[in-house]
Amino acid sequence: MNILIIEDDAELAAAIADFLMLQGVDCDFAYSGSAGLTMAKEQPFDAIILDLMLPNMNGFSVCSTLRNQGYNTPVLMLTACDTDSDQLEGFQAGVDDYVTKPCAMPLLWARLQAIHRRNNPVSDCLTIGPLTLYLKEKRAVREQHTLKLSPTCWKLLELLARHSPDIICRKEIEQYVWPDTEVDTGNFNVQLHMLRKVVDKPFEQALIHTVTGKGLYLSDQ
Amino acid sequence: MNILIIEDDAELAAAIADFLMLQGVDCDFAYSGSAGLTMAKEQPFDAIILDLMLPNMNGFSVCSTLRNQGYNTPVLMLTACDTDSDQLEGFQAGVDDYVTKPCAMPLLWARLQAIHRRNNPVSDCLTIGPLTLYLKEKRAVREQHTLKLSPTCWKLLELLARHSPDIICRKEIEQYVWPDTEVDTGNFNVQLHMLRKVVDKPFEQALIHTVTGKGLYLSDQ
DNA sequence: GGTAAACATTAAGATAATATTAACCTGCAC
DNA sequence: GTGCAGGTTAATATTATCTTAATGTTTACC
Repeated sequence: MNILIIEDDAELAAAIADFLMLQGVDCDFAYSGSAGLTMAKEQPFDAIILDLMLPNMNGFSVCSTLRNQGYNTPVLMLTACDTDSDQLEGFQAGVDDYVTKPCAMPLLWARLQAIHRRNNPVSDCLTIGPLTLYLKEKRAVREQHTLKLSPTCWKLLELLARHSPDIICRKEIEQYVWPDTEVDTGNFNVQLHMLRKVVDKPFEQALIHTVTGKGLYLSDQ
Repeated sequence: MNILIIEDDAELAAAIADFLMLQGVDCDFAYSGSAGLTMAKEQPFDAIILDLMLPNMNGFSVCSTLRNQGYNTPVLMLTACDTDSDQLEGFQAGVDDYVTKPCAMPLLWARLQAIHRRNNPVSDCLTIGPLTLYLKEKRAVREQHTLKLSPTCWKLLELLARHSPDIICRKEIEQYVWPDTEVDTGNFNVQLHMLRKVVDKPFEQALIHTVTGKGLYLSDQ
């Protein structure tokens, strides 16, 4: 899980990040509204922690701009402004949760997980046409045949399946499958090829589709 | 939108329902934990408002039971118990939001909408007559056919669609589609032609129109 | 109608993105 | 150690997309 903290109080931002990092969360920072907006658009985050009072552009504007441009990244607004009308304005701008400072770290973390969970509901299996993924067992079945998938291929397939039938861009895939390393394009293509060899090659219909310049998607259409 | 209110205080339940009904929400009621659980499993709701202290079975048990059985209906916990550890227990049980009584109705409604919106993200799209652009997926559909568009063609189409049915001059288009380079007029025409081949050629009616000397527009008129 | 400018169409070459293949590491079970 | 599975690197093939250029057609205007 990687999140973006948009907060001009560097000390607070660091404190939040320290706590979240202990939970295994990657944190990126932006110290102004406009910088945060740019980062949020450039790179996919699992969630954004957003302050209200910010240099350049306030938190409400950041959020509503994102939403108007089609970005649905979950946003948790974290601010000292605690009136009902502030909160209402926040939800109007499209935030997912509104938390007032000061806030205990474990609570912030719980709420962050809650809005993230909404996007990635827990379910035991995913089905895309003739293909079924048993998530807990990390096992995929297509037309009675159990597919033999390496860990990397599994990650790739699971990501594609979770977003099916939407396109996912290569960058997003890279970040999910190789979170710690900068992956070589060639390697990416090799792993993709191996996945196709197992998932598509032995069968009639291809499920993994390429859209050049945009990304990949999984669908039986 | 229809929601289930699990709350043993009939008066409060009615007050909430009165407010929500004004917003066009259908409300069902359960006055005990076990009754609420049964109803939640029988019928799909858009969201559940759940009290903590309930006869038979407390709110945490109701929620965690639902989650364990694979029901992902959004749950908003509404309770007077406001300690951090209560809240944490709530999120542990799988609630989506935790609101403490008393709570202003507009705020409750805003939070209810927020968790509901997460489940039904507005797939932002633009429609021009028979043509629909799914902006996030960078996918265009006309009369059941998904159109195959190169990145450049997509940019062109998106721009035309955003301004539809207004005319955009060529200069403006050039600056948007080729922001970094000075584009050759010939190239411009070629890309435009390719776009037409995909968007208009296979169909009866042309949507992309030229106004000589002025520019281009997209419209089904 | 004739002319010039704007636009449309087509084909071919250049470039960039993706697919494929093979060879080579690395860590782990035996 | 040997063998094997998975992962990576590198080299090459293929395909998609972009650009250039050449030519045909329409439009506006005299």
